[in-house]
Amino acid sequence: MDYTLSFKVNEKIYLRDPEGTELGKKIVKNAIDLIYRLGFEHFTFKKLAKEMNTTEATIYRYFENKHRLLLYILNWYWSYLEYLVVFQLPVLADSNAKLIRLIELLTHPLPESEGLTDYNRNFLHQIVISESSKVYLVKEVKEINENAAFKPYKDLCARISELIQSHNSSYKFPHSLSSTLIETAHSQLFFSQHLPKLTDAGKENKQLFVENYLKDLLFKSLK
Amino acid sequence: MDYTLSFKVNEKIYLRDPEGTELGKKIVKNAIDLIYRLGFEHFTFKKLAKEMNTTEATIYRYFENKHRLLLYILNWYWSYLEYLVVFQLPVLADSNAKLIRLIELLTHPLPESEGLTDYNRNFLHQIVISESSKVYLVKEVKEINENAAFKPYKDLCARISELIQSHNSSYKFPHSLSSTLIETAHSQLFFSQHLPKLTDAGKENKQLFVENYLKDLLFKSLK
DNA sequence: TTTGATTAATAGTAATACTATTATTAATAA
DNA sequence: TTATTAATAATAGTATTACTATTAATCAAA
Repeated sequence: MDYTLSFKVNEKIYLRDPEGTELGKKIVKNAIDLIYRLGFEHFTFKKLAKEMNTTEATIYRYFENKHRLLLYILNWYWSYLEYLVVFQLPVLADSNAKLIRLIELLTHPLPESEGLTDYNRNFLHQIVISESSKVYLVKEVKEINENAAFKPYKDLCARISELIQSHNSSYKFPHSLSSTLIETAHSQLFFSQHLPKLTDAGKENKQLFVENYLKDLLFKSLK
Repeated sequence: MDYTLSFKVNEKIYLRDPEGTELGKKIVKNAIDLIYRLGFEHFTFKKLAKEMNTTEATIYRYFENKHRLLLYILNWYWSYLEYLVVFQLPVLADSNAKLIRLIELLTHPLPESEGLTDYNRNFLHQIVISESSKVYLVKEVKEINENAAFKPYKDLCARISELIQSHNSSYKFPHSLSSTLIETAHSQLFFSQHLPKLTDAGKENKQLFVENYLKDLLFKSLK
């Protein structure tokens, strides 16, 4: 079977669709590697251009600025996650199993999937953990939001809400609990890696620790 | 009664103690106003200098860079919060009342306190909500942490852990729940203000909504 | 084979982050 | 009082970053 899977990222985020050309895909792929290596603050289009033997101006023809490029990467991630929630979770037996699998998805790099652009999954997950909040924690959040640039995040949140409500229909905060699960997965993974005193994680398997913590948090909230 | 209350912020964060001079205090006060107005990304020492009729170089003699200045402001905030937890909460009747008051403290601007530098409390709280994660979500987190620059956050977290453990001594994740409460207070306040679909907040009183949500989350976790 | 359109590279500018040096003021000693 | 030293602030820079206008090269259609 030969097919490709791709996510339409809102076109207001880019100037030219990076999925549409080889160069575009190369920009995104190299950006993921470089943002992972340098961190978003030290990442520049000049460095990215040098890395892939092209010029700054070339990258500016795809993305208005580095913030938009990060937003593009995260929208790709959120869209993929929603896809997994919609097409992978329904086969599971019950809402318990679905919610447990959801927590696994949030705390681990995206699973491999055939026919999908080969971005580095581990780097992408680390970027989500360390950089994702920087796309909305900005003064321009209102204008960005008006361009529907956070729709994939909101859609994902709405899907998780549905899972939560089908597990316990009387729970009062399904959307807030969804965004809390997502954000807490990131912050607890970051803290357990870099500021472990802010967590109860031990030396070993931090992903497993965060998984167990989130399960406790989620199922107690829904009991 | 005449007294002053001041918090020793770790000296590795600044080059010259801003609490030590009028100019230093003026820098911090004006920085809080300007970071609130412009957001951290658009905030520069040049703009701050212009705002207070001095020069860039003058500010550089107090802080190495704008990141350190933000770190200073947040350490001041965390230290003050810990002070309130240590000296205000113990008078309350039981652990229930203490935890409820804690959530109020997290979701509202700092209360006025005599003898304390008159930074704008509302601006400071908005900075905590929108900018605080930017001080640790950076590549340099390891070196910054080695200078004990996150000690006030860790101390606060440890105090809240104690409250949690005295409420339910068998709870397995007291530190993680503490940092989750702090971070979730910020993210849910931000979302309810700017991306309400990620929450279940209505049009009215967002602070009250976040308060109720956090109470539900906390007390169900500890039941 | 010419024209028009797309794409990329060159060569800039303005703003930002930061620093070395000089000027000014204040404090202390002769 | 005056000279010396120390503390502080301002001037005038530089390197980097973020971004853009213009030119050059390539490709496709007429």
